[in-house]
Amino acid sequence: MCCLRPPRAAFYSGPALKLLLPRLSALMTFASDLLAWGRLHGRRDMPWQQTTHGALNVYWVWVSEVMLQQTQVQTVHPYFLAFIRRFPTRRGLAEAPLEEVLAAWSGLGYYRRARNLHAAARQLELECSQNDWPSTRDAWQALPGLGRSTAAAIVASCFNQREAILDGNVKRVLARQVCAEQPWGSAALDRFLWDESQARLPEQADAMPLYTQSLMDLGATVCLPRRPDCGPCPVSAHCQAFQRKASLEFPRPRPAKARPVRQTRWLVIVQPGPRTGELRLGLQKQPEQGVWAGLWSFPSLDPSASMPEGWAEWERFHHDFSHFRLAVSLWMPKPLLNALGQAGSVLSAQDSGPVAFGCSPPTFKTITDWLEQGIPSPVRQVLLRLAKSLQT
DNA sequence: AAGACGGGGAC
DNA sequence: GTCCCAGTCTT
Repeated sequence: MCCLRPPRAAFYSGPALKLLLPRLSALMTFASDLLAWGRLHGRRDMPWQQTTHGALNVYWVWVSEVMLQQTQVQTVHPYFLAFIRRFPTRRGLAEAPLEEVLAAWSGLGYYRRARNLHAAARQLELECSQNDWPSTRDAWQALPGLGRSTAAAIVASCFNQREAILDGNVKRVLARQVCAEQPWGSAALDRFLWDESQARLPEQADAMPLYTQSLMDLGATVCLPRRPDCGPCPVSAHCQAFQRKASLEFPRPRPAKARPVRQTRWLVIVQPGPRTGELRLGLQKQPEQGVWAGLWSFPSLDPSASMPEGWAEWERFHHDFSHFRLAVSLWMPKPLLNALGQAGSVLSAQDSGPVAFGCSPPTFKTITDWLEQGIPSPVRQVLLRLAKSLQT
């Protein structure tokens, strides 16, 4: 923030100067105003922000940045603590089976992130010497699961690189700053705002960690999607949307699309366990491609097919995805249905009998054991409801 | 350029 | 209940 002084008017005059000069000074004070705010109000108590001898833990920053893709801080927090407890180092993560990484990710969603994180850890163990990390955005961006924004956040935070970020929070902040008219999700908006983000970086590279963190914090705590808190905002003086009293009008939404409903039928199939009173439940591993790839879910049937005698519906619920709604009808053998809620009667639950299963035979485990595996949220919730009914 | 990919929170 | 949120990879 040092050398850019206004050129002398004697040498520059005319309309170009009058347009350019306010723009330059506004961009410069954006960074310094944001930094001043960040020193006072930035988040500093996150576990992945802890430093030793003033240095961030690159492994922690990397894991947290991947978890924070599409996911809020408060959701990530407990997952992060459990994850680094289970996989304290990059080497430990690289050497772990994918199954255990998915289990640690279970419930967090977007499971491709866990697969990519695991693959990237293995790649780094092969390509880097121990405790060595890439320090350029390009090198990070070449790893699976890291795009431009996440790679930039890591090298700006850990290596003082002057690389711009553009995550959802930053897009919203900048779209309001300049009243961007391009709709959300358009390539045109991204092109425009990447340039804005790069142009606003502080001159001093050693300000990059605080600047980057402050920019993300501003979007997460002040420049909120539906309730922007412009009073304490440190950059409202530069904000064109605020000046127009139109903060809520930006960013421009993208046209909505209809969301189809997919029906499915899930089957609760049980076996008596080896020990008396133990009940084991059958789940199938999902294919490696598609929703919940590689995770465990209930055997499913096309809901248009008729169910054999002896089965009954226990409950219906739905689970929303961004691009469709999954409507689930949950069936179980009638003896099991009758046993639910009656203490001590579980022993009478019979084998499920012959049912044709699509791809692979189910695997049987107790509910307690299944809860330790990689299972999506709705499956976890069904298991918890089943366990509760069996206890009463 | 558009779609696939989860789950949690605001309303 | 419904809508909103918003990174990377694939097609």
